Amino acid sequence: MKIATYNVNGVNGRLPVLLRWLAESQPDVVCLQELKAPEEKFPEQAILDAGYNAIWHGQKSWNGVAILARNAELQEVRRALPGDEEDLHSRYIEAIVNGILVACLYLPNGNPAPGPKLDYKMKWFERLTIHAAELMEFGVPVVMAGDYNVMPTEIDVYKPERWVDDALFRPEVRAAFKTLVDQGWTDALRKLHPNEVIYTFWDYFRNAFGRNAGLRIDHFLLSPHLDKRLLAAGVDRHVRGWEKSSDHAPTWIELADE
DNA sequence: ATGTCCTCTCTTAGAGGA
Repeated sequence: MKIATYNVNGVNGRLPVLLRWLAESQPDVVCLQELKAPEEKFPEQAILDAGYNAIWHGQKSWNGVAILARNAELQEVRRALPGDEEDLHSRYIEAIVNGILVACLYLPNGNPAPGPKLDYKMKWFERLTIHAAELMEFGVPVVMAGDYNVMPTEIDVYKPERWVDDALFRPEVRAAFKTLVDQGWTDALRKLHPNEVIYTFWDYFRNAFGRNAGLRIDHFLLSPHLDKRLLAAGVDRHVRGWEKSSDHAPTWIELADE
């Protein structure tokens, strides 16, 4: 089973690219982030026509997450991260697909930092960490996939020294990611490619893709059940080079059948 | 500060976010 995560940066503006990639890559499950569309503007029919069932949590202008499944039912579990009723950002959705609990998340960016946006990011991280511990205790296979807006280590940034004050790379943000992973999660791409430079995002500015000035911020965290089933992982880097591409590239894992 | 791209509006230019 192939599971992918893709920050599309506008699901409607990106629809031709998304459909082209779905047809080419044929993932079984897809987590999308940054729909940038309200609930009623999600392109459900086009996704259905491409062969995918979908659930989504939209929001006008910003955020928005969705889970797609090919030839499978999606059983929605929740569409918000627990812990703050006042948080109205659409950044989290969770479903059971093919016996796996799939959590699709879009962690806050946090810039400019320091400031209220970084505070919100850190609080969101704490809520995610609390919820992740509960998911781990359920004993079902879990994958938490999405745009974490964190480069976990120096190898995940083209120029680490330039990013130390940025909300995606500040020490406390990296520490929060490590605290989460240390619950027993597997960073799937890093496990299979321990020393390789892997990026999932290249800024639109200054020809970042052409210069390979990238960041690794889209991640798969696997529960121990799924760690044992992990066969392959990678980034569909070429998609970033397509006309009208997102600033992120689709990232994927392949799991063995049980 | 800037670069680019997306979405929305007090809309065809500018603001906010990333």
